[in-house]
Amino acid sequence: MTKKTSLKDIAQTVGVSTALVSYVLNNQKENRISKLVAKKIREVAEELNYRPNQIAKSLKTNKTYTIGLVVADISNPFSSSLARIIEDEAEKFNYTVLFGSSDEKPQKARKLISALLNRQVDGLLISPPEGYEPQLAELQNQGIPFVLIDRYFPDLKTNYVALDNYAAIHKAVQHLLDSGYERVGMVTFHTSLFTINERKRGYLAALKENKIPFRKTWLKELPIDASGSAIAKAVDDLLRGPKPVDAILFASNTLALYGLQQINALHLNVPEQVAVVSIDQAESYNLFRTPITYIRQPLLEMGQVATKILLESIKKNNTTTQVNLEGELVIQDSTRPVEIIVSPTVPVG
Amino acid sequence: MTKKTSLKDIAQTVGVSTALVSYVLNNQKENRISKLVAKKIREVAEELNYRPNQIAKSLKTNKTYTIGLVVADISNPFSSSLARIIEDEAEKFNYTVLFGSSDEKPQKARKLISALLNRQVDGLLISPPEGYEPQLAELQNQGIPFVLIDRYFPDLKTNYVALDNYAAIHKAVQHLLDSGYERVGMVTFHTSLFTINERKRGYLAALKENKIPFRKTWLKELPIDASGSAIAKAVDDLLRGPKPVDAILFASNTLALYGLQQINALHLNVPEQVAVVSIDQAESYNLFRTPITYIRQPLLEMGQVATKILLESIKKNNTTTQVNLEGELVIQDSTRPVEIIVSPTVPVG
DNA sequence: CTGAAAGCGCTTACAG
DNA sequence: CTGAAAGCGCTTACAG
Repeated sequence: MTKKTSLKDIAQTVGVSTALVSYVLNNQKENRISKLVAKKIREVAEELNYRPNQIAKSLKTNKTYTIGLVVADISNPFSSSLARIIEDEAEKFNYTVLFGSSDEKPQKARKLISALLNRQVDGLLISPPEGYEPQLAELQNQGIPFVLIDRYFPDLKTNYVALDNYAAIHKAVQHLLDSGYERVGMVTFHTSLFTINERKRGYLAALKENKIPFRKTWLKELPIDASGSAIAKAVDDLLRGPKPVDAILFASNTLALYGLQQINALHLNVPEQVAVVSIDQAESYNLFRTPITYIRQPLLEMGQVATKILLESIKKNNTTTQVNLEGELVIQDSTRPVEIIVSPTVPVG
Repeated sequence: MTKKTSLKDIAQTVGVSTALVSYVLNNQKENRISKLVAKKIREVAEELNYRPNQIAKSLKTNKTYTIGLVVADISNPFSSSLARIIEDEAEKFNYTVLFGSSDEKPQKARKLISALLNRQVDGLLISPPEGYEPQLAELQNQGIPFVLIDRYFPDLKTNYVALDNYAAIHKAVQHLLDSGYERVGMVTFHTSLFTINERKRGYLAALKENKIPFRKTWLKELPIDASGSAIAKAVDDLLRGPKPVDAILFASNTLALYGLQQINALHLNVPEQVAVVSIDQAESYNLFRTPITYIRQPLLEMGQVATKILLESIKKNNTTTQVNLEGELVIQDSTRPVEIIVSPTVPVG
């Protein structure tokens, strides 16, 4: 390995102090430095293929220009899409991002964040697991800048950017009812996460306002790490029996993915036999024979706004910014109104 | 912000030197340090909520325990799945990963890698864009440990882990021909990337060995950043005209995703009207009405092996390891043999 | 216009 | 068993 060249090396070959080299390469005090020396310094730096050691710089300046991103699972499209947006936004400000997956486990998130903080990240973007309030409060006490993303805790006064889940789901259910569906089921997670419970609340409220008596068999609440077969089973339960639901609302992309597979397996036509709405968009929905109505999460805005708030907060950490974004209901064929269905056996292909 | 506690703080409150504190907290020279002092030091460290400053440590030891991951696009499921595997593998050795997306652009990759190197990553995992040989050679000259992943350059003696693309595609085409399909088309990318061209070579070789005269209208080569509609158009071309293909091989998950959408749009039945094979698996394929035959990329092995080679190479950078992994052909309904199709109008749902 | 010097928070030979 | 000291590669008041 060719030895890395340092400021000192440049200083020595040019015959000046490291201070001067530092000033020149950081474009500081430009007016006070002789153009000739500056030119020479830049030339030598180029020649020796100088790379500033960001680690040394960080030690001195207490800034790493690195942010930590904690998601549930980077391999989930929701997380990776967000990661990409955050990467691009951070890059605009010369920030780089370290990431990690919590797998919805507070212990893992804790360990991860600890590793990120040891590396002196300037701040964190966190999609926290259930029950993570205490650690977040701790981060606040330590004055560490962070922004929650997608999820937040109403009792904690933190920065966050999330979907207005209540309104989004309410709108979706209202749309189903307006379209003539009467027995709307929901597949969601059983968790204490506010975000997820807001979805349930929106669902129940919409039913109530429309004077539809809710039946508890319509609501399937699964563990947050539910397997594909558990999800399939829940969908199966909703669709069998004497009084099956005529519409299903999926509370996440994973639920929809496995749910739709089960609907495929049952050879049911959408929306003739069951209407479908999902939260989150996924490219994969396009492969389903009927285009799926979904609540579009404003991922671009979510990632960009969260990154901006974080970078602001890193500069001067004194305000709290909370943003609830509106979800757009993208209406497609999977919720076609009941009335205009011409025949119950519309060709499928 | 409560001031961070340093080794010095601990040393002062305990009344010892920072050297001693460092030894104790790093479990060094254990036999030479009095148990009492060691205990006291640990207690105070705990009490003051000490976090080692990894930046300072790195400056001294020249190790950051961070690796850089450069993919084409972190939001692509192929990349994000790999990222997750690498994250998990790296974590076992207390490494954290910084990532970035190159968007298939050498300039962007270069800038990214430069940023990662300035942060003193211990090594790099790179899925390089087309034409990246010169920069890789440069990295080698500088003695920077790296491993190429998914893609490599045959003329460059570097570490790499990739699929044996030739063999995998050859196997897939042979399977199609064995199943009775005779006019096998391929949708791939037009690029100088060896990996991609190996796929084309496997396709052409399999046709030749089976004495099938290749027609150039069967092969669609798209720009690597082709839009969904360009992909749809290519599929359309293959399937229209007097002599359409009866099977299509998609050379990537993105191509398959848009290609299948177009097949949906054309209301064609798979495999009755056109058989389909794809490289890469994607959860989304499950939403297609016919389960898709695909070449399973050994992602787990790819990510794990690449990470291991990199960590080895970081320890002592003196050997070159090149690994070609075998792809498994997962045969599903989309390539059902022509002979056993009972009726041309099998029900679809 | 330029340099000597201190210091960021650690590690690690070296001396005792 | 323990400490004083040098040094990793930078930045930045301060002095001239």
